Amino acid sequence: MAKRVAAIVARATDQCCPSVLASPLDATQAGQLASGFNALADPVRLRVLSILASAPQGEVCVCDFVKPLGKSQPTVSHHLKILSDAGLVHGDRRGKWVWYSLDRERLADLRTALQPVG
Amino acid sequence: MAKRVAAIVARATDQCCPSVLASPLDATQAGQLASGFNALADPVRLRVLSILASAPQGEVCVCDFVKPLGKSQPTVSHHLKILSDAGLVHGDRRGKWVWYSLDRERLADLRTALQPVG
DNA sequence: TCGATGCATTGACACCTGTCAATAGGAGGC
DNA sequence: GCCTCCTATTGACAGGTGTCAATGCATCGA
Repeated sequence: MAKRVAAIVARATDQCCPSVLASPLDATQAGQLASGFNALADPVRLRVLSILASAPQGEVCVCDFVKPLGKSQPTVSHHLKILSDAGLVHGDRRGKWVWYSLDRERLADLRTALQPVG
Repeated sequence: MAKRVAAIVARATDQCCPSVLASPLDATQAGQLASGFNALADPVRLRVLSILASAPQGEVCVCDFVKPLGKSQPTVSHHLKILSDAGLVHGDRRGKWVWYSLDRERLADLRTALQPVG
């Protein structure tokens, strides 16, 4: 719950992402970035992102993750929620299905945070 | 212990880093990348990296992390070990002090893994 | 309305992780 | 040798995390 709020706050306040390499981060900036990288710090979640990135239509419904990932449906749902809270994916309900898509901007933000400066 | 071995294996085998966005990752590739991002998934460790990046000589000794980070010396040592196992920093003992420096190539590898393709 | 389907949530479990106090190890100075 | 300083390791603890079975919720079709 607090995590979810933190994610929203992070998304709202980072006017494009402090860089790790530019100047010493304060605790707040470091916490925001860390929560972003934390979403990437799991093999299942990285595979979710890579599957989304390779999807022809850019969208994948939850049921189509279960078999490729080899995880139970609740576990897949759990990881999708973490990615969603981090702003890396978005879910769109259409009828019985929920289609997830990648937020490439948010991913680029994290990449930028590792960019050399000067 | 297994973590340490995994880190070494990861460093030895990734001939520059599969991309998350290029094609669906298999479990092994995802695991290697995830352990890398896991090292970045902590505010204290991100601040360590940012302090190193901003250090005039590119080196900082352990004792000089303790006060800025506001963590105990064992905790700082713990985080430096995790970063070191991930190949992101290197320690060099000179007399009583151990000087840590940033491995910018390894950091660039992780950044590349988030790079859009095509 | 009822049953079936897809997804999310809950509860429970084992495991991992960040933290510090206490201690050990290593290097230099006396 | 001994003492002091810097760093690493150990032990212990609270809290977090990944996983699945069971359950709840929403939607669609009959």
